[in-house]
Amino acid sequence: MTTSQQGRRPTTIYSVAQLAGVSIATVSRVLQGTTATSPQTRANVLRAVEELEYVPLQAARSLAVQRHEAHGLVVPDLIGPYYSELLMGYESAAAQFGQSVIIVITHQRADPTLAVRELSSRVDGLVVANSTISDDAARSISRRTPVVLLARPAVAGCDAVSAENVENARALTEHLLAHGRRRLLFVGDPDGSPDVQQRYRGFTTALSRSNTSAAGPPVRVGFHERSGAEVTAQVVGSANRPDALVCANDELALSTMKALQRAGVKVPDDIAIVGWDDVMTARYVSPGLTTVRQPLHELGRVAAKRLHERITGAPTAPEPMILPTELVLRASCGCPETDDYDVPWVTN
Amino acid sequence: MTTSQQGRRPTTIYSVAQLAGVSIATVSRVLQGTTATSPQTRANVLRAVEELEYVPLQAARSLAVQRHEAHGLVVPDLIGPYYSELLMGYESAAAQFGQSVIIVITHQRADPTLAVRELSSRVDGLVVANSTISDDAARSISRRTPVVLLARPAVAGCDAVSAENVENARALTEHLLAHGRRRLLFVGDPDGSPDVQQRYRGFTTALSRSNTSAAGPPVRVGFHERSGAEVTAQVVGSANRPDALVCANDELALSTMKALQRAGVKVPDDIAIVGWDDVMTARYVSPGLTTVRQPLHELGRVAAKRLHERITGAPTAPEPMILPTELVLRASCGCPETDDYDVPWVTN
DNA sequence: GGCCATGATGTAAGCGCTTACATCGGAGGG
DNA sequence: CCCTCCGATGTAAGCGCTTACATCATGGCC
Repeated sequence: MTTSQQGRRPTTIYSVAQLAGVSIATVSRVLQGTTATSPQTRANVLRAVEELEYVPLQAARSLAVQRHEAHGLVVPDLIGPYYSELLMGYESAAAQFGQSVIIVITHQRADPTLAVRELSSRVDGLVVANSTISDDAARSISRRTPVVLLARPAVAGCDAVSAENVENARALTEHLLAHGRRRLLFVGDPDGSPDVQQRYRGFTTALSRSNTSAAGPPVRVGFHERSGAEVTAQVVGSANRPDALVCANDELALSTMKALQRAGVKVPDDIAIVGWDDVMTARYVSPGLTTVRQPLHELGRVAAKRLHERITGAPTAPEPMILPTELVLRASCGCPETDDYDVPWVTN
Repeated sequence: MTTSQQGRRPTTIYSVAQLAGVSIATVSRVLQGTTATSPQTRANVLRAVEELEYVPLQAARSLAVQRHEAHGLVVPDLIGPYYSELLMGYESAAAQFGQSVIIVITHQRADPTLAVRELSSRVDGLVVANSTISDDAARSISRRTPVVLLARPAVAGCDAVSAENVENARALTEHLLAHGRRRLLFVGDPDGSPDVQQRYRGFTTALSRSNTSAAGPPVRVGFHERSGAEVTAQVVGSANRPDALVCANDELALSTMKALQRAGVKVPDDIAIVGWDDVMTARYVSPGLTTVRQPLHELGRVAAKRLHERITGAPTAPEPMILPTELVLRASCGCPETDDYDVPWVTN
């Protein structure tokens, strides 16, 4: 098919120009469509491009135009649906803007800050999620490169987008109170991440508004499934046994629920449980897990959009953007069991 | 902190050289560590680098060294844990090789092939997963850029890594036969992806070896959760009702299981169900889902390694690499219910 | 003490593009 | 019919690095 195949990467703009019998400038112009070219020339060039399967070397182009046409995305991990869905939304939006996505996963990295700094030398801007690098590092990088913060508090010089947390935590807690629960316990470490902190804030707000006090201090455990057993041990043995658990995410809620059931505790009769994220398992377990659905796909999309606006200098609302979330009521909170097969956005 | 902040991106190798009182060549040498430099000079340069927070522009470097220091990864989507875990393994290995990873998600792309072609102009090589671009496209790109195929049959000129499928499908099927099941049905479309095709092959092999015939032709439905209802309708109404369902993945198995249970069918007593992937939900539902665990993290890791070997010209085994999988027996196949909290690799 | 090897550093070319500017060949108007 | 102007194309500079090669000082050696 291809005729020439001699040296390594033989197809440069020069080969195309030569084959088409024009100068490299003309080839560039045809490909960029920036300047008018005669139909004849254009056809010749395109034929040569086709023939040689020419694709402009991005590095050379970047250097010339002073732009990378790439967005960075920095996330802690890809465990569970959270960042995966986010990434899908992000990549999809970035693609529409003609931007490639370079991803950095900080979990298990020796030096996340260094990795992000290096990343910044190959992108036009980046989105930095929760629990990856410090505010200081983010601020420092944002002096050179546009930075959008994701699901974390705003920092001077950076844009920010996140999902609503405080209000839905309050609503969720009030829902439990409405079910008659009075000994509520928060499960998760508020100091572990801004998300959890905000959720805890909503939790305490709801309690204080109803003049109720928590059944105890927050149970400070990690986000992972193994925490369930730990929580159960603590809860079951407690003097003032709670009648409702507000867990910082679904993995925590689900593993706790399973461990409790195994210990003979009835959910929701003895203890109600709620979580965050609406993972797949939440609609498969029995009772179904009441949780909060976050617009992850949209969040990624919006982050990409804001970043692009920042980069291109398009007008952007300066204030942080906060996307609304959705309460998903299932049976674990005491609501009647529903038959929902309301699979989120997967259908898109 | 930084003194100069005039034009945009003012810190080039020139500014550093000037501040350190040396030539740009020396700066480069200090940073690359390629040639010996006097301790004095080195110190001066490093101080200037620090002072200016200098990071070499990757595009310029790429152009000069003729290398991008980046790997591409092309996946269909990030729904479910499959590609997410894969990506984590991949990114982690790539990082160890000092490579950035640029991700392209083809699902919902207008022109996946074009996207991959463009990608190839900014990476040193790429890994292409199942169900993304055609073999022809892969072959064409592999003429210029090293390509590693993931979970798909080898193509001339490309390396390939995948997880074992045929044998474990056979083992899984034989396990159901050992439980006394005789009317087995395969759920999933063998023509939809090579994975499913191989699993179906293992399924039929096991049946023919035991002189059993399937309870019907494969139920050709999509991979998603909505298919469960469809499968159930077909299965429940069938004359020769199957007593075991081999589903092409867990989402399919789980949604089918739920729909069946809702229709009053007992699992596994009336119908046994098994799947592939060992998603989180599989160990939360009741009965626990018997499934096949794939070494996703390792798969990503190996793919990155092979690609890197290809790129750097390191010696590589030429034959496709096939990683072993693991049968996870839970109760949905008829085995006694276990209390496994054997969470895969998440702990890493 | 002069010569050469040696190590440190500077000089400049070149990586493959884009694009401002120069050039050139008509078409159109006086 | 000549001049002007404009559209199409070529020329060349420059993007920020790396690196082969030249240069220069120094110390060891005879």
